[in-house]
Amino acid sequence: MQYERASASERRYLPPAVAVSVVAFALRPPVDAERGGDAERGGDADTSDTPTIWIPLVRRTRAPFLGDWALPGGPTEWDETLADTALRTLRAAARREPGHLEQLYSFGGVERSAEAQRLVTIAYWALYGEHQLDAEPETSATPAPATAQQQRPRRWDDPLPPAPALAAPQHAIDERGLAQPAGENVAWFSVDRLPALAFDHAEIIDHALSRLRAKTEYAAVAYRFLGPEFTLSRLRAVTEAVLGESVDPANFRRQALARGGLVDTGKLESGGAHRPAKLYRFTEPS
Amino acid sequence: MQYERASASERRYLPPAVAVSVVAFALRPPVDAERGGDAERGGDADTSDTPTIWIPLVRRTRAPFLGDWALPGGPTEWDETLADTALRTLRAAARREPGHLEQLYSFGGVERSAEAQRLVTIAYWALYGEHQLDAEPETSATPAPATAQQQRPRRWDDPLPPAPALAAPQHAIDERGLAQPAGENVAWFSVDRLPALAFDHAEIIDHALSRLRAKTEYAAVAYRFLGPEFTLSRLRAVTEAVLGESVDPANFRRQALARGGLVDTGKLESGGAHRPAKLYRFTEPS
DNA sequence: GCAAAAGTGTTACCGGTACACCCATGG
DNA sequence: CCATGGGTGTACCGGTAACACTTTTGC
Repeated sequence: MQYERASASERRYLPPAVAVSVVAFALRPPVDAERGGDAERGGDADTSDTPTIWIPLVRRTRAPFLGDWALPGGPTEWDETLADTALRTLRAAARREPGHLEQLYSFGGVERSAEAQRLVTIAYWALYGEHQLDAEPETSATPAPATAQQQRPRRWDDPLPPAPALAAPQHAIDERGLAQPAGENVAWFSVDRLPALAFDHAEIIDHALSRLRAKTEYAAVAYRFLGPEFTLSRLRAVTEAVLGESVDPANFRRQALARGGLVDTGKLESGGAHRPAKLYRFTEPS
Repeated sequence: MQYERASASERRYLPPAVAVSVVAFALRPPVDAERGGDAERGGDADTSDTPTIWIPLVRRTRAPFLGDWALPGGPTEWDETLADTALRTLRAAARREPGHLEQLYSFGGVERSAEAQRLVTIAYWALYGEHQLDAEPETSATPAPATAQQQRPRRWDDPLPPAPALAAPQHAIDERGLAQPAGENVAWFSVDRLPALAFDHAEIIDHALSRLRAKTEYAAVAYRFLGPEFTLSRLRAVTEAVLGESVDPANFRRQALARGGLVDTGKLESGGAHRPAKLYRFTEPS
């Protein structure tokens, strides 16, 4: 706060600033021509329509790294836990409540920031479920705009409303934590087509991605990308998108059910030109 | 530093202090009557002489938690990385260089400390190998004291020199980072017979223990408790001590060798009333 | 020779993978 | 009745656990 005036020689008398950065994953169907347009389609797993992983980034409006994109985040307030800070700054940037939040790692290198004050960053990663993305952005008290392209309840594989640039004044918080008008300064990016990133945020995103992949292999995490009820195919599609490889449907079914936590709701999802699929819920086994 | 004078009302104008705490594991043979003496012998795995896990703690000499024991640690200096701080404070407390250091988790709850200033702690965990424990304590420039009980080269299952209380002035650094005479204020404790702990350090130790156990199951970590050369039995004994369960020698041998990284030195370790065992080294596969 | 630990071999089992096969629905 | 995805059955394969067995030392 008042440390902006600090010269490099004063640096040793200042305690390090504590900030939080959040890598918030969400899933979108593969809409090419979203930003950066076309280019090679990943090259990842299969040619099918697996969704891709997206994260929100905030454009920096001041030096250093002016114009580059950075993770949502900011310094902790005196009465916040670290998780509180992560949630607050993520809400401010994406204007949505994440479905899961978990600490990732702390970065405390001496020369992380080009600024005078030393910066220690605790990184978090978060997940957005489809229901959180569907929900109207918070903050904007204006009721449902009901624009043409968003009439019926959004289905999982509908395109996501493009990182809403709304009329109502929103705010984002940049790395130094100074609130400022954002609006156009927040955008979602596919993790395999990221822009120039500020600080060591590329490294943090890599770290978060490998953690996400590791956890989907041994823990039940993928379901958090989905709404409260889902079919096993949807869950498998999410898993394939995260792991970047295709998974045998039959074996996935058995393993997912054997791992526990999945509850048959009794309901079915019809609509496709095929046998209707059972809908499942997830209950924490703890 | 100058934040000692901060009243609770000033708190919101202060940035949080950033400190590091270190859980440093070492192995000792099961010497009962070391501190707290006797009591029930664990009840863990088997009745054999598996070693036990010990950690160094520092007695607090000021409020809060005066008289309780705390993890080695202290605030980061302006020109230190977080790992630097962990190493420095651990050296100051245990006066030995650890063989492994890894970040554990960051604790940033609002009310962690009872003091005025908010405290964010980044926890690390470290491992001491037997060769690091054998080495003469650093800092003390006095050459080998060569007291009666320490003449021949120490073997792995010899009792460890009891948390040396030396003549030379040592220093430990308490949670607030103020250097002060320590000597008797550092002691090693068995993790299943810990004293009253300051702050949330009991929780941090639990966290570190489960991480240690998890890592020994899927990664090659146990060998770091040993010296540069070791037999597979010793490695197995370490693994059993960490996991708290006995392991089949035959299968352990095959799996350890299959995992890679172990190199046959060609040497043998004779001395027991049985067939001599091959000595192995470890090479990082990276 | 005997005890004790090093080291090898053998077998049963279990979880994961691959893939063939039926089921139910829309068109 | 055909295409499509939902859902089930099953054979195979590799890693692990269990344990019998041989080897080499000290006493």
